[in-house]
Amino acid sequence: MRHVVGLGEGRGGAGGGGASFSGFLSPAKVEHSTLGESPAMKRARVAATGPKAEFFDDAGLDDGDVALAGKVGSLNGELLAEFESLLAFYASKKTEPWRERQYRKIVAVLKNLPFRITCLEDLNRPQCAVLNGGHTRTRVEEFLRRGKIQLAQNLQNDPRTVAISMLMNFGVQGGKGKYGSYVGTSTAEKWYDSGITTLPQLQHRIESDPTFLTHNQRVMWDFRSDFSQRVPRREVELIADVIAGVFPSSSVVEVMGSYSRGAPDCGDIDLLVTCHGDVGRRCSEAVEALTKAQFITATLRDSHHAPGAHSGQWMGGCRLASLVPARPGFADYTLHRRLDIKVYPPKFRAFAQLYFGSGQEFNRAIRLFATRQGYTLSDQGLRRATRGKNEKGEYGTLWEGPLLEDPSGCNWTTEASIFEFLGLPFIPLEDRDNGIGVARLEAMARAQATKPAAEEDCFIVPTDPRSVVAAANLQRLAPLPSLAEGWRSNGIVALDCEFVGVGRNTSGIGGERNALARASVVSYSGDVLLDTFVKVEEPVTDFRIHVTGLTQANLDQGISFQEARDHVIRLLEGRVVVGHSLAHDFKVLNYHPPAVLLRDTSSCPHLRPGDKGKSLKALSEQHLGVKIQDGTHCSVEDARAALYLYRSVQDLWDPTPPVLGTSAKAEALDKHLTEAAENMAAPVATGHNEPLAQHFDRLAARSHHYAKDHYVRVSRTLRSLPYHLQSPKDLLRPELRCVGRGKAHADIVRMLHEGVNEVNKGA
DNA sequence: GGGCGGTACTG
DNA sequence: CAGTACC
DNA sequence: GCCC
Repeated sequence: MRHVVGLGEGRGGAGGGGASFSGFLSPAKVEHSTLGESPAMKRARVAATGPKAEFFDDAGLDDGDVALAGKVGSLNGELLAEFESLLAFYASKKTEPWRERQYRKIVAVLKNLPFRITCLEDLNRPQCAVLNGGHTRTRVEEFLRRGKIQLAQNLQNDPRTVAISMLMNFGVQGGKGKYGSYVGTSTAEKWYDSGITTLPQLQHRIESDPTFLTHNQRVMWDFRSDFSQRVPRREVELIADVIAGVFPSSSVVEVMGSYSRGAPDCGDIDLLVTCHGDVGRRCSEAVEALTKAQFITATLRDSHHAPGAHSGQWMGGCRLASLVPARPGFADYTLHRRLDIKVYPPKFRAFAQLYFGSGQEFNRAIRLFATRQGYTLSDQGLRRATRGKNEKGEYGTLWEGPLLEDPSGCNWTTEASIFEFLGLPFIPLEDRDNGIGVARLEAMARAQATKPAAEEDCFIVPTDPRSVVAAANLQRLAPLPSLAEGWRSNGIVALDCEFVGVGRNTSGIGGERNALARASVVSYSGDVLLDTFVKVEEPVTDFRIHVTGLTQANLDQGISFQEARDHVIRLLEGRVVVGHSLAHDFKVLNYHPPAVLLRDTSSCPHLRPGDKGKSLKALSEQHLGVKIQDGTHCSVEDARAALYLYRSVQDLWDPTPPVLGTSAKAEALDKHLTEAAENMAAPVATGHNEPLAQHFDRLAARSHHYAKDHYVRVSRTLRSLPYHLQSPKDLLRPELRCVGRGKAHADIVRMLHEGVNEVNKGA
């Protein structure tokens, strides 16, 4: 049930005009969103019940665990204390933020774990995943054996750590979470190194030097006592009503954060305001009115946005009792409270709800998930995006598309639509701050991860760059032979596409997703119907140049994906399509002809694979006696090879309709095969940058796993590059993006300067 | 080897 | 730009 | 720190 608290209700019988501060606007409505859910959310939640139940089974939760869920804190108290010491140590120095984050996750898990860890096997339960890595598992083992972790014992009384933690928290002993004092590790270290090590020293320094603290630090220092107190639900509601009073009546004010998850009290008040018009201006107007009324007692962050900004936001302190002359009922609410207000236009409401209603780790996890799928997700919508190293070597967003529309046409009105779009089950609010939601997202990510393809499985075949260039000169779209020639010449076509890698580039074949880079369609006679390069809108992270021969320049002269797809579909529609591993092509083309029209040479019962497997290369050699992918080669030749394979067994494989004519003459086939063999006989030009490539071959030989993959990728790329690398500036070319910015990059730079031999001598 | 969230303020 | 904050 |  949705509970809407109108403002009149909130005010009680104050009669007449209420407070002067709200005079210029009629009040917005407050939605206590947690107390209800939209029908769509409910649908999504119900729909998610199946997978969720399954997850819980996997998680190994039993009834006892569930019963304990309410009072878990102390179940692993001693172990928790050990890891808190480790966390405090790494949190006090800014050198290893990732290690710190990992410890933060470990501590969060131990705080919420509904059972006590008594043996190493407990770590295999899914909730303990963060405790079950290489390092942490050893620490837990030590704890189980000796009742303590030596490193933690050594660190927990480290005076520097203790002092820096104190400085970062202004000495506030808040048992929960961290106090947003605006003093981070850098400032605290600086203070510590300048001799401030105790609270009295800090206090003295602050009082004697009015410029010692920044504005925000001063606010948090002044209110440190009040702000560390919890806010009861009732007070949260009253504050929300006050805020609603200064927004237009068409606005919606929602209380987010822990209140929305039903907590009896909150650390601060998070309000999400949705309103039409200029959100920045609405926010400023509201803040102005509240300041004039003295309800706002401090400001930490204020967006005086340019008109048309995405969102308005304000952070600071407030106090109900400050309204007392006008609102006598507030007299008892004397404490100052931390208040965050964010104002969004309606189109961002669902994204803002997702952000504001979830915990930090959940937000990070779902945004990471979106990134892996080729999107970027924020509180301001969803876009296609690619992350990677830019040309300056900084890691970041390489490319970002426009805001995406909700495919259901509903303009992203619900959080459920976002989950659905990403292919995720709806994860309810209560699981977005307890580790369960994060674990589910990680499980989904693992299930969705693209498995690195073996070279043979890859539909990309070795290609000589020069043949690609030559093919580009072919007529892009030749006319179809007339229908009078019968179905064999116009009812059957062969397709082959080439792909480059986009997205992350850290494992397996380069790039985590495929993007169409070249599309070729040939007729039954082997004539080129379509052969074109295709622009890739995302930045290419790996050209797989040793396979595709493609460079950025090739793609730049291509046509758009839409255009290419339209051409391909026009040529394929209603015809039998021959190809090798067609599923790959159709997946990227997002086009799925009926299976009865497909003839895939990789799964033909009459083309038995021999010793060398069932790659196009192997089948061509075995059944056609033609060596392909050994010399000059391009996707036109691949399409032809598949086509001729099909034709060589056509009467066996495809004896029934849609057969309309007679079998092709053997001479015709021979002629084509001969021509194809001739075309394919030209030598491949390799050996560019050979010394550099060999350096990485050596590195690959003595590396393992992911490092090895990386070096192999670099080596192949260097060797297949159609130009010589001469200066480090050449490394900025898109084809060399897959080199990265780490050791491989550094080695190449050094070799260009000092020569390959010198570098190898050093190694 | 290399990534690990996205946004936006202050100073 | 670095530092810090919000979830 | 963990994970791909």
